[in-house]
Amino acid sequence: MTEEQEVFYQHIQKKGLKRTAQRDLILDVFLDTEGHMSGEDLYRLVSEKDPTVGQTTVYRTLRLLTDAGLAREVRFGDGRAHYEHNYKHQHHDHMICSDCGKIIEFYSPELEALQDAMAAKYKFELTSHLLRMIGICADCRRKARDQKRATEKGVTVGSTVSASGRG
Amino acid sequence: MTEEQEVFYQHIQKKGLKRTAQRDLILDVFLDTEGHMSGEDLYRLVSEKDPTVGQTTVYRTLRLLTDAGLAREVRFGDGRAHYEHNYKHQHHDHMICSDCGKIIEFYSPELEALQDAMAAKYKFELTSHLLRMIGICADCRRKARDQKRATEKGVTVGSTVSASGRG
DNA sequence: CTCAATGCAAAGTATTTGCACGCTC
DNA sequence: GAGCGTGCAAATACTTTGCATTGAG
Repeated sequence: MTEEQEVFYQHIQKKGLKRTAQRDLILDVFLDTEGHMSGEDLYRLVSEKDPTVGQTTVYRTLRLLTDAGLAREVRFGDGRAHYEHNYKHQHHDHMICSDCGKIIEFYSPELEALQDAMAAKYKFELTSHLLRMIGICADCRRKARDQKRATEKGVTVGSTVSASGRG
Repeated sequence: MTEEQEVFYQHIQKKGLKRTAQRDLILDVFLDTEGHMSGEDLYRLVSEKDPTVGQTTVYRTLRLLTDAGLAREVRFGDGRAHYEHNYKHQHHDHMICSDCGKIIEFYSPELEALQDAMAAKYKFELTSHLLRMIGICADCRRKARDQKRATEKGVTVGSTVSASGRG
C-alpha cells in the first residue's frame, strides 16, 4: 500500500464514502502515469485495463482525488482540465512549447515571493496561482535554426525575405 | 475614426478581406466595453444592438480582432475564452477573486523580468505568458471578517446560523 | 461578376447530470 | 438493508463547421 493510497482511503473514510474496485483502478492508473493527463486521457488509460468503467466514474474520481489532495487541476487553456500529481510534489509552473507541445516544469522561489508581494500590495489573500509561459523550446529553436540555415544556403535567388518574428 | 478602427481596416485590406456592417458593429461594441468579455458576452451585447447578427460572425470577428492585434485572448480556466483590449494596452496579469469573481489587473516589471530570466535559463524563447492568481480580494476578506465577528458575538446559544456566502 | 462573409442549424468537444440498478459498509 | 457508487444516455455549455445565400470590391 503506497502512501498515496493510504491518503486516498483515509479521505474516503473521513468523508463516509466507499472504496470500490473502480476507484482503486483509477487511482492506480493515475499514480502510474507521469506528467499531466486530461480527464479524457485518464478515461482512455483506465478503459484499456477495464473497458467497463464509465467515463462518468473517471471524472468523478478525478475530482475525488483532487479533494483528497492527491491530484491538482491545471488548465492550459485548451478548454479541458488536466491533472497532475499533487501529493508531496512541490508546486511548479509550466513552460509550454507551442511548436511541439512539450511541457517544461520549473520552480522559482523568487517568482513565488514576488507574487506574494504583489498579492499583499492589493490586500489580496492568495489561494493558488497559475503561471503559464508559452514559447518555443530549445529543441524546436534548434530545428528552426537548422532549417533556416538550409534554406539560406539552397535559395540563392532568395529575394523575398518575409518578416518573421512575433511579439 | 479611432485609431483602433484604422488598425482594423488596414488589417482587413492587407488581408484582402471585406468591410461589413456586422464587423463594424462588433468592433464598436468591443471597443465600447471595458474589461474582459467572453465570446458569448460579446454576442449578447451585439445582439442588443442588432439581433440579426449571428453568433458565428461574432466568434469569427473576435478572432479577426485578435489577428489584427486589437484583442487579446485570455483564458481564466472556466472553459471559455475571454477577450480584452490589446491595442496600446500594456500587458498585465490578473488576480481573480474566487468569492465575488472580481478581476484585478496588475503589472509588475519585476515579475516580467524574472520570467524572462527563467525562460533564458531553459533556453526557452518566450512568446507570451499568462499569470493568474486566485484568492480572496480585500472586499471579500473584509466581509468575511465582519461576518465572523458578528457570529462570534451573537451566537451564544448558536442555533441556526446558516452559512451564506458564495456569490 | 467573383470570392469573401453571413446566418442558420447541426456537429463537435469536454464534462456533467438524471436515473435505475448494484455493491460496500 | 441503507445509501453511496456506477454506467448509460441525454443534457449542458461554449465554440466551430457545412452550406446555401448575400453582399463587398
